[in-house]
Amino acid sequence: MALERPRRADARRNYDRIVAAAENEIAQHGADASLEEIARRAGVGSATLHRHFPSRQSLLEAVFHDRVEALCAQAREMRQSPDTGSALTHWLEAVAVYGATTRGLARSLLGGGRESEPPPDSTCEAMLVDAGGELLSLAVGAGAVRPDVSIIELLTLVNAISLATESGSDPAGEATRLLRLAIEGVRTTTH
Amino acid sequence: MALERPRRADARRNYDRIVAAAENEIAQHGADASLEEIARRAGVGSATLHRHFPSRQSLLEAVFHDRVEALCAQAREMRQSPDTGSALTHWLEAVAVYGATTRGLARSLLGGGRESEPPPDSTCEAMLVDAGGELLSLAVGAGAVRPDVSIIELLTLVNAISLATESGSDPAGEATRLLRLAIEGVRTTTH
DNA sequence: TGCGAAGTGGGGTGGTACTCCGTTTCGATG
DNA sequence: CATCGAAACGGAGTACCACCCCACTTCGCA
Repeated sequence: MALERPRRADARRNYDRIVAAAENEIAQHGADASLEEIARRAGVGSATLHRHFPSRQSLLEAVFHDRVEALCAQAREMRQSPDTGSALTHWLEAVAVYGATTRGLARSLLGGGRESEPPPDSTCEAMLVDAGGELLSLAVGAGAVRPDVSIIELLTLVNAISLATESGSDPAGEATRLLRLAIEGVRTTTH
Repeated sequence: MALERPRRADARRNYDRIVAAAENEIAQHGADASLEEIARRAGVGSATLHRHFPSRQSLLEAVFHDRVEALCAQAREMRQSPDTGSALTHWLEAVAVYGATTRGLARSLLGGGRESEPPPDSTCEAMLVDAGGELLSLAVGAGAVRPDVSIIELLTLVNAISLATESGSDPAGEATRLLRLAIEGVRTTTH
């Protein structure tokens, strides 16, 4: 969180252009769209792209930052809800649907999806962990959710579901269905 | 399932070499190991690799066929078990752990993980669907598992979990934990 | 043993990520 | 408003990849 000194105007402009182009390209071709093509569409040299975003992951973070922020805001609102269990599960559903329908988002959140990168520094993931953690502890406090569950686990599960359903015919529907299944449990409730 | 006429001896030999090399390379570098490098290690030209395996997916299928077959055999044995609910969940756990610890397997099963390919023709997935389907219907018949669940959903969930935990520090542990969570459910059982 | 078909692999094409470095542009300063 | 150093740029260069073409080699049947 070191405060960064102001960048030059042209740098800022190019940064924004790249993010905009990336948003388009990723929506069309998924999380591993061509960086070269993104730079081309943004009207900048490939070196400029790589200077602003040293890794693909950092570009993805920039592209999805706003949407993730919106999800976090939604979580903050939901803290008011009297039914903490539903608040948590509805929020998780929202995250799952967002991830399943926004191409590349799930891959971007899942530590890059791939192996490698010692410093993933996933800011987006951290934001969701913070926002969701609060909902979870409320739900656990109210006895609506098993106390031995961590928000990391839940988000991993949600992301896994998004990733798996992203390429299907009805991503939102499949994601919702799978998540509900996981939340309710597979086994019949033993009375 | 058209019966294929016998290939020449050298073709068979190269085929086997490629699969062996791919097994090594995928274990080291994951599901998107370099096909070029695999061909090199196998001592064949890249054209030969592409002739035997027209897509990356088909190579992955060949590499993992035996392991998947083993999982299916295990499912067949477990049909004898008196506790059909446990049989199903234990088998799903086995699949999850296998997928999480064998690099590339989850990606290979998840329709390629990526979009595209009209004819994925995922033989491995079909095998698991058959084998698991029987365990599921037994479990549903015994009332141990919710009747509104399909084996496709369960396997998708398992694969998603494998994929998400594959790159962590303790893939088998994380996969097992997440799967159990999904099977038991997140919410506290409402008495 | 000969010969045709099956199989091979080197080299070509076009794409990618990422870097080097000479050139351009900004913007603070006098 | 002119100057100038630092910041930023971008095209050309490197190294890798998937995939294809086609002249050549090898197999195995008769």
